[in-house]
Amino acid sequence: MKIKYVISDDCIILENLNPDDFNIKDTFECGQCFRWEKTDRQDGYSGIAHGKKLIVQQNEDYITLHCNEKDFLHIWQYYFDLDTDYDEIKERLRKDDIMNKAICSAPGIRILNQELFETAVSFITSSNSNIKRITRNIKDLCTLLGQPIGDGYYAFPTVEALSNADICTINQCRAGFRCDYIHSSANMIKNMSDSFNKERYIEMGYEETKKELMRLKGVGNKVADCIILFAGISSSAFPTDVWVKRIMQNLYIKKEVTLDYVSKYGRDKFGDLAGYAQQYLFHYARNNAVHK
DNA sequence: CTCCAGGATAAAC
DNA sequence: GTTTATCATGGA
Repeated sequence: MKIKYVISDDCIILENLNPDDFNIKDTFECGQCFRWEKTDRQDGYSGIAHGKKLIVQQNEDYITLHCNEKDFLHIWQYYFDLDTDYDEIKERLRKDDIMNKAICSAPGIRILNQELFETAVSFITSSNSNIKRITRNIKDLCTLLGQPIGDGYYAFPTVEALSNADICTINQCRAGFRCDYIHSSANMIKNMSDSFNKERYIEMGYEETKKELMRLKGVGNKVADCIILFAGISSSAFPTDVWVKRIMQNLYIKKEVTLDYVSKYGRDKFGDLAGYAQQYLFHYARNNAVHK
């Protein structure tokens, strides 16, 4: 389905779009991003990307983006993955009964195309943590070292800001041992100069990109897959954490296996749609109390 | 009090 | 190459 938009006063309206096509709550709260929070008004979220604040509201059959057309075309259209046909993706994934149920639990999830550096730092911060705490750590990091953009909002810190920062300052985001990872990775990325680049990684493909990302401090198998998927480098990544491992073991593999096994299994089974499948399964597992 | 959280790392085997 | 203890913090 092609998403239509119209320009209104100070906003863009995504028309004929119900929550089964794009559910902002499920999209913002499924653990792929950490910079969106509910506004005081109902069904609204505010968030920051590319140094811009945006307010999004969802109604029965349309979504309102409070931005001008220029920012919509340059930033948000790509950010919200609006040119990707999710009907086709879901159709292709519904082939088995398990995926069908997983998709039905959150059909309106979209995978955001987030900024590369922010995604890398965010998922370095995620290791052995939980979504609520990661969100708090990232918010504190932005307040400490990000550019203020008005109304108490802050842009995500630049590579320079994080690499030049004193480790004591970074520690104030309370991410614990991960603060050292953030600092060293920011330094490594600064030294990589232009080669830490999304377009280059898209060109390089999954395997090579993953190898390179895993040289960063705090980036192992799972975090690398998250960066590749959630920064929009490749949808063939299948980030495998404890939740995905549990649900894959219970519903598909039917025995206890290793994380590496599940990761490869998912990539083989779902191919270029592995990343989408993973998100539906992750949401399904977390909301249906999949036992260990 | 202990256990665990969208894991990664270095050290030991 | 494959296991294991450790890492900082906060919530249950």
